[in-house]
Amino acid sequence: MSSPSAVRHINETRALDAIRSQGSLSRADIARELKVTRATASVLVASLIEVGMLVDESDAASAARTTKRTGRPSTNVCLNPNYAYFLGVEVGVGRGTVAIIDFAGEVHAKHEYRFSLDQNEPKEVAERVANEVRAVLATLDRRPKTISGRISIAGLMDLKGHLVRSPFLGWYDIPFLEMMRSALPEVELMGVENDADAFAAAEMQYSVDRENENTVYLLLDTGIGGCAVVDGNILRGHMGFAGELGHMIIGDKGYSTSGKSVIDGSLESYVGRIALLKRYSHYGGHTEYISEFVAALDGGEEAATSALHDWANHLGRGIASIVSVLAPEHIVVGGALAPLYERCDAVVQATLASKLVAGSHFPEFSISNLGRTAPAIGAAFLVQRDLFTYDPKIVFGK
Amino acid sequence: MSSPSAVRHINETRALDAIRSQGSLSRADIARELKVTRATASVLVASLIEVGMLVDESDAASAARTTKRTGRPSTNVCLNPNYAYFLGVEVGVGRGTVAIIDFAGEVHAKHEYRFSLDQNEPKEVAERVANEVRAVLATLDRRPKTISGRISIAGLMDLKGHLVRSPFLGWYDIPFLEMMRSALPEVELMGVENDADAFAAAEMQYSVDRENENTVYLLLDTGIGGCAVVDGNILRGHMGFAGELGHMIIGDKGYSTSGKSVIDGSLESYVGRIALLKRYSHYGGHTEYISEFVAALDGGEEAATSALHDWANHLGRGIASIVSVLAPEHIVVGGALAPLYERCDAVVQATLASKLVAGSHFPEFSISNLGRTAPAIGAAFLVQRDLFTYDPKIVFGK
DNA sequence: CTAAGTATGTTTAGAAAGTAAACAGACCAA
DNA sequence: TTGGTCTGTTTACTTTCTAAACATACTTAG
Repeated sequence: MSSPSAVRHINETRALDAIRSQGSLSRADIARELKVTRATASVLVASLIEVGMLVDESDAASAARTTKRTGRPSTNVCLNPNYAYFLGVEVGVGRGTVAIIDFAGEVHAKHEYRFSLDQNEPKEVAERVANEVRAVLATLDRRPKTISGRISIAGLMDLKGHLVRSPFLGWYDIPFLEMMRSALPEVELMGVENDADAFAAAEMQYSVDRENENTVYLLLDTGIGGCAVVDGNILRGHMGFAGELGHMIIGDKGYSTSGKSVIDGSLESYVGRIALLKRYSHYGGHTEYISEFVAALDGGEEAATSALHDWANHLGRGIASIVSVLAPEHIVVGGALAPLYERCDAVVQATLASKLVAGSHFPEFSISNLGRTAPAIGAAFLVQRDLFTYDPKIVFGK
Repeated sequence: MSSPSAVRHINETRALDAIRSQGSLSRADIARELKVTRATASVLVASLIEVGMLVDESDAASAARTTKRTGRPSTNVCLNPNYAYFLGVEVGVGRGTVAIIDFAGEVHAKHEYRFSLDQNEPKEVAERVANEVRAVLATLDRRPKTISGRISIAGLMDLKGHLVRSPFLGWYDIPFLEMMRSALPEVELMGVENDADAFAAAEMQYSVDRENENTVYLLLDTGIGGCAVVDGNILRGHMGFAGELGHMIIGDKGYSTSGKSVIDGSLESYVGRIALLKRYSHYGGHTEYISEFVAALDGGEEAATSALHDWANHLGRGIASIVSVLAPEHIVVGGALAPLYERCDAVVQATLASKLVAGSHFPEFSISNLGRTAPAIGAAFLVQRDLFTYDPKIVFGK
């Protein structure tokens, strides 16, 4: 396959993506957007309506948009929400989330559940997850013929979706995607994704106003996860192993070292959940819950304040390395420890400023306000996004 | 511009690139490579011969390749070396290099020269560089009508080629590309490039055997420069500021701190040229030249050995961060300090291994054996490469 | 030394996708 | 009511590719 049809495929994909990001467009809009003639845009739209991906917009909405403008009013088309549904699944430690979105990106279901850490065997977890998914699917009003999905786990995956390690689940070298496929054959599972990448996908979706070409997403929790979008692409690296921001070396010792999975001196050994709580003990406090720590903090407790100050300093150092290497325009902070960041952003940014060479671009920070289901929703969006993207390497062979 | 002609442009570019990387191909080879019919390949070749980019290969070479094969022998085509020449210019501290390659990538001239640091004003340097370039151009046997070039400097550029800072030259906020364009109007200067990126381009060119999709190029000198190729793209980041690997924070203090340009605790403050020599003094040695340090090392001097050991340890820590964030498959070490790395690679790699989470991919190391003109040659190749690459974003508008 | 085999390169007819320009439709405004 | 303006469709034509047959040139086997 090569030429005229390749162009057609590219233009259909571009048209779909334009409509996705703008919500609803007329044929003339599409022509302008893609820089083709209106004739071509009409043909593209006709064939996309034919396969069911697009629908003519309801008269009301169309009329509302079009009034009070000179010239013949346009009849817009928009994505057909019912063309397909997408499933996102997040597997966490002792808990999981499920989300379902439609073809147009509307969220139809969010669900969170917990499971005992006793039944932590991958196979058992896969069965449990499959059952939760089925329960969620059963609540849908309508169920389109095609449902495809994606799984997100806190851990390191290779590019084929094989789980190399997930220290906090205690899983190593698990073909989790295969397990899920057998446990849930009714859904076409497209792959596995790092939870930070999935989180980033959700954040990107809901920040269309922001320029996302160069953004680092930090997922602060037990582990320090990261997803770096550089020049518009998620940083994947050899075998997909890139983006382990928590493993950067920023000092000698760190506060926490749980052996093989957390390296002495790594960012995670200074600012991971366990490190924070250990540091808190060091100053005389004690808790196992971030919520309690935050309460102590807000109560003005000195031990908590000191621990937070150290945490902020080390986070600032880590972010300095991130900025030097990746030059993000924005940094988005999420995860269970994000509330800490809110309470010490000035310290983090002061440390960062002191560790950057003059003239570097200082990134803008924002805090995620998506809830715990963000990774599941993001995983679903990643499936959706595949239909709106073409890979030149595939389209033109080689 | 959109369709049939877009495909044509893409296919011509792909054909050129295939011929560039294989040296010489028949029309049938091109057809197989691009997955088009032989008819199409013939037409592509004909039009590329028409504009002068390709030529039928000399009968001798073609005959040699073709003998002893069943079927009609092919007549190969290859790049026409005389179609265009490309100029690469590197501006260093007190010295500079110039290189010229032809359309096929053959190096026609290499030249190195020095200039007094007294006349370090950007304008003066630009004039001097232009004169050196003219001298080199005069030595060429033939001079094609089109010569385009690129400049490489140790410093931070924005994407438009404006020099933001070059601490070691003492230049800040200089429109150096414009200056060079006025000083050297007879060459079409396409842009400015970081010296590490240019070095990387040269290394990529001469390592066709190696997989270069995920490689980090380390340029160890006064500054620690880096060029990271991730998933096949040079990491550029917001405004092109990414890849400042020497500015990563790996510890508290460092050995050298020359104020605003070298940050306390950065990789450069531990393993830059100045840091190394300071550390050498700390152990009782003294020199200002790397060559002397290496001599001391090879003579078994204890102070040098200790300094090198510290250097290796910190380099290993820095590389650990690089591996965690970027997951390179290969690391190529170059620059004036590369001879040190050769003498302590075991220590560097042991430190690296101790700072990586189990299961990470351990990169393969190699040492650059291109000489001092590598950045200039690389800059020239970057100009050449533009003619063999198409950008989907440009071809399909938007 | 001829005949069969095999791969290259070219020719021809036809399909697919786009453009340009004219036309028909629908609404606003004077 | 009439002209202006923008949308969407139709028509004629261009460009590029494919498929399949053909012409070409060299090897090999009888």
